[in-house]
Amino acid sequence: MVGGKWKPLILFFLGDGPKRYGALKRCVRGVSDKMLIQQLKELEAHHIVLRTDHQEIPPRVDYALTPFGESLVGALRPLCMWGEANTETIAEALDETGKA
Amino acid sequence: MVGGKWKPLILFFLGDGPKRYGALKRCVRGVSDKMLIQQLKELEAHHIVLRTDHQEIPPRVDYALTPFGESLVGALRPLCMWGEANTETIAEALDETGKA
DNA sequence: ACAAGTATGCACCTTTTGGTAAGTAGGCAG
DNA sequence: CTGCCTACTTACCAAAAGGTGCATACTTGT
Repeated sequence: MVGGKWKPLILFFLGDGPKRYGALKRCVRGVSDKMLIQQLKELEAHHIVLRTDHQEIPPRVDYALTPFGESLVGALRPLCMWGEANTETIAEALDETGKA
Repeated sequence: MVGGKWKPLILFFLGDGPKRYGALKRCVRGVSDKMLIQQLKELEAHHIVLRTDHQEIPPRVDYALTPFGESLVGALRPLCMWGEANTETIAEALDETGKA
């Protein structure tokens, strides 16, 4: 449910508050429209995020975590912290394989 | 580094002690030889597991977590517990998409 | 002699994932 | 009237992940 290249990032940024599509896209650098929407649809289908379409023009859509989603993000946080605490070791490890 | 279908499982089982290849294969049900070895090689290259080949015949090889690997497993544990605590909700969520 | 078990390698193929580029709708500034 | 803004869709393509099956070298049980 949280696999793939973008879902963890999306979840991370939604972790500190609801965001609209454009804002999310600016947070998750490098993501394409297709990927962002695709991942959001999956997260929505899994009841992890809630999509709110304010029937407006120009279009305006908000994405927020559901309670279920928040519990997931909570469970993910230690892993995130581990990543931050080990960026160097991780970079080294990945280098050796990626370049050799 | 922990992505993919099998790495989390392998890490989980190595979490409670070193295991030899065959034992690991029996734990991680459904994994094929190719996948298991492939994933183990990657984990080894990333210094997450330690491979010990006791030059014996018949072949005998042990796999154990390195300290780095153990810290990773620790960071992964909350996610694992989240999974166990929400099996039902997760199953439902996956059903809706998987079958519809 | 033959089957079974050990850890691993290799070729081939399918499925999944990620990425690029274009196009949709309606309103608003020029 | 033109072009740009929003969120989103579509078609197409490349890369990675996963899976199946066969092969290796050597030993032990039958």
